[in-house]
Amino acid sequence: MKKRKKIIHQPEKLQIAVDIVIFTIIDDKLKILLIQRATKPFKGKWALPGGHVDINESLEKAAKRELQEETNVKKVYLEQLYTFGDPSRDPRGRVISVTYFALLNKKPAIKSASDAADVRWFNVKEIPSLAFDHNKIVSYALKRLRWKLEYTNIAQRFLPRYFTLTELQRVYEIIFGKKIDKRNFRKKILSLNLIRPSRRKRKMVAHRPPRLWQFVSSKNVILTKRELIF
Amino acid sequence: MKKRKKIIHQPEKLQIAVDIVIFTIIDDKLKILLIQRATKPFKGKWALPGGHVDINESLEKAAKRELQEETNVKKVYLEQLYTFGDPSRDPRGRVISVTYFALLNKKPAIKSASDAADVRWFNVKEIPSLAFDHNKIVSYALKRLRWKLEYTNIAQRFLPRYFTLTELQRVYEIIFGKKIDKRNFRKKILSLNLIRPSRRKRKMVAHRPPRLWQFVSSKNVILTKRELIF
DNA sequence: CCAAAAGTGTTGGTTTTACACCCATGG
DNA sequence: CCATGGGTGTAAAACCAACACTTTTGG
Repeated sequence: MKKRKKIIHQPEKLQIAVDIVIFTIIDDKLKILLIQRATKPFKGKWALPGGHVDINESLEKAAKRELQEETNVKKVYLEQLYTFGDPSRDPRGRVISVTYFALLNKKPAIKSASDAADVRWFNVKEIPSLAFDHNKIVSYALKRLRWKLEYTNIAQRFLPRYFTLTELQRVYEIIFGKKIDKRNFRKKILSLNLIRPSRRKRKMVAHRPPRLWQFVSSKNVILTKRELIF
Repeated sequence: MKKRKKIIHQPEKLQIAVDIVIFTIIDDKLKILLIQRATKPFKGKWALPGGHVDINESLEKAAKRELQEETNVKKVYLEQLYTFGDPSRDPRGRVISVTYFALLNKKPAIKSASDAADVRWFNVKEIPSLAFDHNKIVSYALKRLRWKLEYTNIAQRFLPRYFTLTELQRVYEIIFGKKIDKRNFRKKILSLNLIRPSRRKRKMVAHRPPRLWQFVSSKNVILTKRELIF
């Protein structure tokens, strides 16, 4: 398994990588996927999944490909985050990293990537010290995620097609990290016309069966000031 | 499976450029700086100022350097916008462009850059068809600028240190493209405690001399929901 | 019938919007 | 004394935050 990687010093060559912050909600906690590096530099350290961009590949395609090397998902929300280009961010040479964040609506099967010693979901509140400048990237991604949750309909990317209002509320509570009043939440979310009720109810629960809802649009919607959620 | 190492012969190498959308307000209009290309491809077309990133130069430094090749300003607000990396965006080969936007608080002297046939300020409402994907970049920059004006204290970057409330209001009006009620604007902006009055007044005007104000912090401040300006 | 989560309204405080007149100066 | 932009308050409407009980199901 040990792969000898030649650490060629290429002071003249500039490289582009993509790194991805993959979020999902597992057991009512917001998690991100990290891989443990099998090779130097930072061997043994946890890092974001990522890799090089092929010469004829768009950045987004590269991000999608890297994502699929770790997980089996195909339908996924991907958004470009920021480009980190400090000349000293990678000890091997000049590597500019275009970062993305991805949102998954369920825990995917994890493949074992070839160059990883291990792969795991980490609670965002328990991120260890990461390789490269990846802690910075994660914190940037988290900020962006919270921000988008407030002013867009991005919450849908964490949910299946049909969901209950309580499940939707929980997405907000988990990501914002605070409790929200149920009545106020419902009043607010319904006034936005982002979601519509389906005729279905969730059956086989030991309590009053909740109605199932769905998002009206699968496109990204930007809310204006007075529509923002908390 | 993923062991595909890209040993494929690379017909071209990947390059990184920065492109900058330079905004300023001139004659009560929002303008951006464009250069007319002197060389192929797109010879004769207008384009954003920009250029290649040196191997040991951070992206922001590269953007600053390019900015100074066109203008004489040094103190300038610069912010990374987005990275455009479509493989076909540049006919010469694979060029990934990291874009920035810059805000100037006054019309700078324009140097004549070596590779430009001409350099001009364009009203954002009258942008011609540009080289490469630069129209897309400009429209993205405009969106971001309007957005930031609403939820940060970025307006200060268009103003000198001391300014009148009417001048500040005009920044908002010009960029949002709509009139704002003077009393409501003042009430709002004062309630935010972003600015403080100086003892000075602007003299030598043929009407009641206005008080001069300054921003409390030259750092970027992010406003929360209830503080947003309109 | 018990446990569990679903579902539902009202009120008081705050924020927003719309709107018109007097003030201080230079010429 | 005129022209010009500077400066100021109020009331009605919309919005937000806080708060508790009844309903429906499975077991």
